[in-house]
Amino acid sequence: MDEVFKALADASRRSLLDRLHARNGQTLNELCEGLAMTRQAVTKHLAILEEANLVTTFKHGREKLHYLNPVPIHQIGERWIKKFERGKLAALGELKRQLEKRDE
Amino acid sequence: MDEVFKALADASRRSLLDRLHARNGQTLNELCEGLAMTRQAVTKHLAILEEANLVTTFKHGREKLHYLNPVPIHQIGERWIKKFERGKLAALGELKRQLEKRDE
DNA sequence: TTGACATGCAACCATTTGGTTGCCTATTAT
DNA sequence: ATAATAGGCAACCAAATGGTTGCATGTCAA
Repeated sequence: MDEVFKALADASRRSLLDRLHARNGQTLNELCEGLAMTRQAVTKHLAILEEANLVTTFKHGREKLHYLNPVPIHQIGERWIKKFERGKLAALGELKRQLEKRDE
Repeated sequence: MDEVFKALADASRRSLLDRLHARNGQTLNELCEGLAMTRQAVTKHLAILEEANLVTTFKHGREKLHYLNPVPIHQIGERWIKKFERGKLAALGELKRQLEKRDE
């Protein structure tokens, strides 16, 4: 779980996921196109995404194809975000109450 | 948005949010209790959470009270996680197809 | 078979991060 | 008034991060 959060903490990596979400199964070179980064930097980002299981790769000849794995993102939603969804209104209420108290 | 992801990338900070989720409005010292960290380290983490608007604070005498702001977490769910929810099944299908192709 | 192409590996670098220690300030309680 | 309590500030440090360059390897096409 920690690896997933860490992987998602970088805007470049999130944009790589966006690109794969737009078109799945891209090669490394395709994913590099238009990015202000060297291929090696992208490789490192993809390795981190792969480590976090957000991306799975397959070798096809000399190409490496990258596929999005949506499961960890889904789990963050289920196991983490939803926990804070419960009690959200209560928390907002307490916040509002404190803001009003401040103005007394 | 980037600040929120970055803030959530650290396990200590997520556990601070957990603690506030369990009991809202705690002081700095309360939040420090039982943590294997100096008070100053916790202060820094809370500053990052505050910067990302995940926590809002109020001064009450010499104490600083910390309140959870659930809005940014909710937004990550709405604006980010849900985007990948759409197309999740398609992505899983492609993944499965590639895994099977590999065994040919 | 040889050159071009796709990717991998490793060393290196600057900056950021997560933590520390030491000291200062402000508020409360005795 | 003064001591104890709650928190703030700043300098410092080691390790992690995000990036680079240079070179090596594996695969495809002419």
